[in-house]
Amino acid sequence: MNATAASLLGFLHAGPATGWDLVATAELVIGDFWSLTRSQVYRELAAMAEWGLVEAGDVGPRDRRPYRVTAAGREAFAAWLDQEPGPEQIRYPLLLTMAFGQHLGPGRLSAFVAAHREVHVARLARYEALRAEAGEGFDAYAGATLDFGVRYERMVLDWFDHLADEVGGVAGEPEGRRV
Amino acid sequence: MNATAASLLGFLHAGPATGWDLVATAELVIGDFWSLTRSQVYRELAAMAEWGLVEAGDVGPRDRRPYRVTAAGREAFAAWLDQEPGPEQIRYPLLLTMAFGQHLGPGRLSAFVAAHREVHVARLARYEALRAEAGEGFDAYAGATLDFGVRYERMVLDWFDHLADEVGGVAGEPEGRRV
DNA sequence: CGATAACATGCCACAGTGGACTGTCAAGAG
DNA sequence: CTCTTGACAGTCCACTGTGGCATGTTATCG
Repeated sequence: MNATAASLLGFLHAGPATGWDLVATAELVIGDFWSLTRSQVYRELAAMAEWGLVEAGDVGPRDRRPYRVTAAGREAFAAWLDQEPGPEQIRYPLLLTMAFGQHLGPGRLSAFVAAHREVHVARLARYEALRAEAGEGFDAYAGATLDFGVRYERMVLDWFDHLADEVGGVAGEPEGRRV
Repeated sequence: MNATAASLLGFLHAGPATGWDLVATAELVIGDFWSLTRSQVYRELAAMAEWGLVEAGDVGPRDRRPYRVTAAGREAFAAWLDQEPGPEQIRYPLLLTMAFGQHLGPGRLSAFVAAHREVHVARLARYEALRAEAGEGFDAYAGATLDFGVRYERMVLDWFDHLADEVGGVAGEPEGRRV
């Protein structure tokens, strides 16, 4: 059983949901460190239905097809969750581009870095708004994963700020310029 | 053209190489932020040969089949490199497990965190050894990507150290205990 | 009433992963 | 000097993951 399928099972513990609902929930709850696509969600749902881990209900309006966990599904989820989680995977195209920087025209890297910087500034702001809004209002688990996000974004921004000129750093930026 | 194929093209600029060589090079140079597998390397090489971006030489001992870039390949690489790199992707199973922490038995999270901590400590040590060993000895581009690695590992370790007890933090750890 | 946007699923080609399998050569143990 | 072992080199396959296209449905608003 793969992690994506297991996550869907996990979300279904909170009650029946359709593929569409699950995509939305996953996007919201684990989307910042686990990606999934509509295609795969429907594929996994169908597979898990065959395996007896979930059961499809009757189709509602707009072809809504609700799924609910079975007892076997709960068991499978618990077994999956209890396993040691594997190592993280990072794929950062910007670092690829940078690694081949010697083949790149002047100024290109700076432009790329600047564009990425904007993205990360926005993400950090979103995370911090979330944290402020929620306060102590949500569980420690969600708080911990959010904290990871905040630290990650700050780290990336910090890295940008300390980049040498030749590799796309913005010359002459002193300290404390975080937007 | 996908990033993995483009990277192979990039490495081939330094001279002909076999699929095996390319895997080793990639592992070394971009392996810390871009993953690839033998299977895919051979697949891309074959595809690029059909597209005329690389040319296969005669097979040597042990079926070694060297490839070299063509003019079209250099052009394609330059065009790829000049494009804006996409956003990074992070998939961190430990965060998934943590997000579902409420369904997990007591102590499990701490064990998982401890195991991951060891991995990151080791990686940080490796990076810093690399940096010390190389000194100013390698180009700014490799230095910048390595710096990203160092900052990332430090960030993760820091996050571990500030984790609350309920989410797998080690109780009573004060400040500055980094191995 | 009609346009538009959000809802909901299915399908497909391609990209990426990991393990199993086959065979080749070099080097050291016995 | 042979024989075992391990590094080298490539192939194949099933599964996982991505992104776009296609198709149809319902709500909303001017």
